[in-house]
Amino acid sequence: MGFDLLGLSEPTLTAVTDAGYSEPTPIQAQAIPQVLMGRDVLGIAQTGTGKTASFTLPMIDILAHGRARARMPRSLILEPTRELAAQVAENFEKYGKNHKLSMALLIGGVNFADQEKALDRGVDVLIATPGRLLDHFERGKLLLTGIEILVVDEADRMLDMGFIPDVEKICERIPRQHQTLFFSATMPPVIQRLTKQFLNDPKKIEVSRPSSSSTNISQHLIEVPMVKQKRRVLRALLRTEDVKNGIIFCNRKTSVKETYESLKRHGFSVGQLHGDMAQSERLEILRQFKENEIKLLCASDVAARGLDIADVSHVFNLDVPSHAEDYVHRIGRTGRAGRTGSAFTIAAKTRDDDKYVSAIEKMTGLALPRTDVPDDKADDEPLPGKSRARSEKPEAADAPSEEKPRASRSRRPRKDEAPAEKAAAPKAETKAEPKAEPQPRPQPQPEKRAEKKVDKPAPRGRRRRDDDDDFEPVVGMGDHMPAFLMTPVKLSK
DNA sequence: AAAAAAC
Repeated sequence: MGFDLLGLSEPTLTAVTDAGYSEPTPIQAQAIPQVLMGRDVLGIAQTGTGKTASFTLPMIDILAHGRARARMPRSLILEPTRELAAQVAENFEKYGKNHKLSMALLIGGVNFADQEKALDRGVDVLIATPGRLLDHFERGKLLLTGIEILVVDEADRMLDMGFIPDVEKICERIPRQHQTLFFSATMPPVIQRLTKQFLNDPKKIEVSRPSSSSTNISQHLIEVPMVKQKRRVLRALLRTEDVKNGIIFCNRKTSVKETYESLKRHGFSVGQLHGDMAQSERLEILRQFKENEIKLLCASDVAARGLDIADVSHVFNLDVPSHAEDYVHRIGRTGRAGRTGSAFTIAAKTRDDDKYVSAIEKMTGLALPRTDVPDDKADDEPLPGKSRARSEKPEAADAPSEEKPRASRSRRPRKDEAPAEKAAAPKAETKAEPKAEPQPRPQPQPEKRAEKKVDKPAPRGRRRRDDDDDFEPVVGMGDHMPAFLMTPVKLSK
């Protein structure tokens, strides 16, 4: 069955063909005719199912008739994150190229003036995150009385992020006679209530989750004794796996920053993405990643859901996600559009990681296959400070505080095993041969660094737990480091 | 406990 049987117009079909698609996905095949008929739709579907095109395509045809008036957009699409909103806007541009639809993107972090200007000109398609939309609304820059089609996308994520009151507020301000398209991956009670309240006899369309935790993503779990060994293991994976491009997920923004810095120091082609960055930066990094100007993206969960980058070969969880569902969303960034992908989760032997891994296995219903740490010759190159760190720092000194002896998981009784290096580079025989290295070799570190490190007192007491063995917390103080400056400082407020 | 989102 082709797109041509769904009732879309010629110019829209041409744009679809030009984009390289010939067959609709199940949700597109089911939703598009319903939307064209003017019916409300309740779509239970995740990203990666072709959900976005299932509403953008028919919307383009519906909006092709009629014209927009100043400050009265004709359709509104609500998205939970700015990146998703921008992505939907791209979708409209791609498929609407043969139409003359005007569009505005209302998201936070960008200045109001341009957005207001666009609103004043009148827009057919308004794509927004709830906060910024309400902001404009309350300033009187925007009327919702002309809305013909409302799309609430990723409703369950809106719920997670506390946007439901905002969504309700917006829905209440939209006139009765409009069409609503409502999408959610799951249907918790609050969302069900919303659908009853705001949808009018909707056509319910449910498609199974794309490929997420199934066949075309090969999943692996690597267990290391200590948190601080994770980065080294990550580097080993990056060098031995055939990583075309990959996303590295951390649980905290600070860990994203540190991991990004660390990878950059080691010569990897990497960018970072998290909510503390300026919006312009966020979009720019995403663009670079999509266009393959950078190979790796170190990200918070802002990138976990919905981001549609067609061809991501690897996902690495440097932190085990603390919500099991996030695991599915994260690894769902790879193996998209029928491609294969690999997902590696690096877990430490800590109470938290153990707990999170169990939760993931319980949810997916299968044990994550344990994999050994790959042999990584590159990291055996003499890096300044490395040997010193090895011989003088007994691993116990840096172990996170909860790393005190206790029964480890019955699966792997490995308490007697020697620590860091053993774990980071063992088992040469398990990996047949290291594959081609996609990443540049780390550059030899500048002499300066070595000198600096020599006289630096070993950090006392607790360090930040995700430090790795090459982490340099302070630079630029010369050789005389007052001891108090070495005490740990909490970076986040 | 964190992340995201409004100035």
